[in-house]
Amino acid sequence: MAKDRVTLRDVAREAGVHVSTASRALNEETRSVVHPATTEKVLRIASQLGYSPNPLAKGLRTNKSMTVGMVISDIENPLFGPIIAGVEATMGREGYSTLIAEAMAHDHAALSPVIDALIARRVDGMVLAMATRTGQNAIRLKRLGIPVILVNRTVDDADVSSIVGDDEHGIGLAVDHLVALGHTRIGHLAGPMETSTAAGRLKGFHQHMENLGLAHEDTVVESAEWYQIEPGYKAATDLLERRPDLTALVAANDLIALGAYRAIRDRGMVVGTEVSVTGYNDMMLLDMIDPPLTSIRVPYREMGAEAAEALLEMMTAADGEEPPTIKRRLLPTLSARNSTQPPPDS
Amino acid sequence: MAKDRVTLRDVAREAGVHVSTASRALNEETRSVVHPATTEKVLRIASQLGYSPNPLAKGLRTNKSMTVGMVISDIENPLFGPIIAGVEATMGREGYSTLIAEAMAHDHAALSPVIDALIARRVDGMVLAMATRTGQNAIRLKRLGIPVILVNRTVDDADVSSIVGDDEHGIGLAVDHLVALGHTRIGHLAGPMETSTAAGRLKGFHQHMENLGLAHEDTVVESAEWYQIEPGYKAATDLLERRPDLTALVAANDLIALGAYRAIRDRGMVVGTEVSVTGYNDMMLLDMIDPPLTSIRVPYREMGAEAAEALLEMMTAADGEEPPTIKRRLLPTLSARNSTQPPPDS
DNA sequence: TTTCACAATGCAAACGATTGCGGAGAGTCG
DNA sequence: CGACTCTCCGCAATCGTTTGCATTGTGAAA
Repeated sequence: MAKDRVTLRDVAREAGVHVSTASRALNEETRSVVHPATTEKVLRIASQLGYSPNPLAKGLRTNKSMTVGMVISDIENPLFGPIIAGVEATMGREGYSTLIAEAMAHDHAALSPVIDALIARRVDGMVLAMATRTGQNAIRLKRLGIPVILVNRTVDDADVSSIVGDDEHGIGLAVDHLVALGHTRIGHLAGPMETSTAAGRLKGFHQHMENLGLAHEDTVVESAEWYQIEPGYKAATDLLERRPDLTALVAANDLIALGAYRAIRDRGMVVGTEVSVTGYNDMMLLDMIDPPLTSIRVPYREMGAEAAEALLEMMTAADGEEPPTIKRRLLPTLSARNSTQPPPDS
Repeated sequence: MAKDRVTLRDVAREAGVHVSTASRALNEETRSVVHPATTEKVLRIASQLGYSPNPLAKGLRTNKSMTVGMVISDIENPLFGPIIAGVEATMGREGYSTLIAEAMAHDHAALSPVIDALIARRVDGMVLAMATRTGQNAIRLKRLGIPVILVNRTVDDADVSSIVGDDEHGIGLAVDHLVALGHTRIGHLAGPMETSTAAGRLKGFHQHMENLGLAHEDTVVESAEWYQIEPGYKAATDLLERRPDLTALVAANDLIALGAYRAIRDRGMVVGTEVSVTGYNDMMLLDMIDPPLTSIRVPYREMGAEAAEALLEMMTAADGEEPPTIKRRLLPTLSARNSTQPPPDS
């Protein structure tokens, strides 16, 4: 609670003008109608008094809070740090503030109460970076006339805006890399199918294998129940049990890949030289583990920034009619490390 | 931008009462003065119309934005995820929203512009989780009458509130663990001295070594320039060059410890069996690297929650006089892994 | 019956900005 | 010199709440 802030009225009085004039002088767009000398004076007094407009008053009058909400599924996932940073940075540059909220992953309600809270806050827009149950929430927001953009994960049907990584392309990079090394019998450790990323990566896997003319029966893919080490271990164990002939595993995420490490070792084989593994996300410290995990790097910070740009575009357009639907996919890159090596000659 | 929200006036009209009565009925504290039947009616109509108060109007009138600012030094550091989550969760429970902002680490200005932006937003309080340059910003906020709490890092002199980990205790855990294993010649890879955490850990190291009656000449500590692998590598190289007799290194942070891994290997020695290493923070994936790094686990989520609690207390007290100064240190725990083993018998 | 207290509600002024509208003054043109 | 057009500025309403104060009505006390 600031002591006693200087208000527009103070500035106006000090400058000897009416508050409306002061307002117009301070505002970029209306400045043209006030005399340059007056403007100069008002600006000088304002900065001299340390005036800063009260956003609540402005928001009340203009019906824009200059605030966006950002809801994260599980904020502890290090992947979200860069996304948040990207959003916040470009939003801040445009004068918007970012309200953050965590939608607990274990909350089973389809409609998130934290989104309600954000709506009650009168946010001008919302960016959703949620693991699941994104769809209904997004449509509800759209219906309320609140521009919304999905980041990282998307929904297939409804035409809601989204910025995501190009999962098909990313998986393609992994497959190409393995094929270049000489692999032909490649398996896929998919992610949880309720996430769009898992679906995209699976689709990319099938597609790419087909393009290359490689066997891609359904028996070479096994789905992990969640993007974690333990489920990855289980899926890899099952897959290798069924298809012991595989020489390479493309995992839908780094942690699943690390689970696969354990499964491979359980079978008495060595990761890299005997069975190659690729991850996805290229998280920190991957180069320190043994063997260093080849992974797909996704430009998360840029993803956040792009999402913010898109949301800004939607928000400015929102005044008249339906905001546009913006979709973009960012291209990931390959970080090759020692977990991928030529297959053992058989 | 929501279509046309229902306002208090709508509720009042529908309920057949004056808006002031409706307001009082809706407000917990003033509810006592309005007739129960009226209250019931107003509440019913309100929920039926889907009324939710406009926080901007309320904030304008009451001069409280019900909003707190949170500024992070480098948001990409995975350590901050849990802290943010902790803050946001308990703030949300009390009806506060959390504005997040990143103070770029490379910004050399002593007074952060993002803090200015938050002040302009009229936040009711602020939690600072910054790497450095925290001091001036904190006292500036205090002078402005804005309650502020520091989290994770603190400043030594000024009496500003803070919630931090007990670094002395944490380092003590590491040292005790090593001594129990039989080590006596222990070195310390300190962090950048401009951070309070580095200072606290260094102090803890000296103190503990002294208590145990162990040699602790200054030659056994070397400071890394930053909490990263590369600086850690450099510091460890220098330290081992100077004191090749050391059998264990206590690092001020996990990444520094990982840098030490490389330095140790450069000297042709093996980490764990020949030179033990401990980290600090217990970040993810530490159990997957080779050898798994013994580390000190800090309850970061709880730290965020505690910070929020403290800030809430300060904010409620702020109405009358000086808000209280609250300081707490949370106790870390040890995660013992294979990077620490008995010293080689010499 | 008058008086008073008290409970319940209405009235209106804030809070700090934005903005449509109108008015004063100055300059231009016929 | 009058009419007109600009330019610049002030007036006042408004956004949606909260809240001190005035008002009404009702029952109890005198």
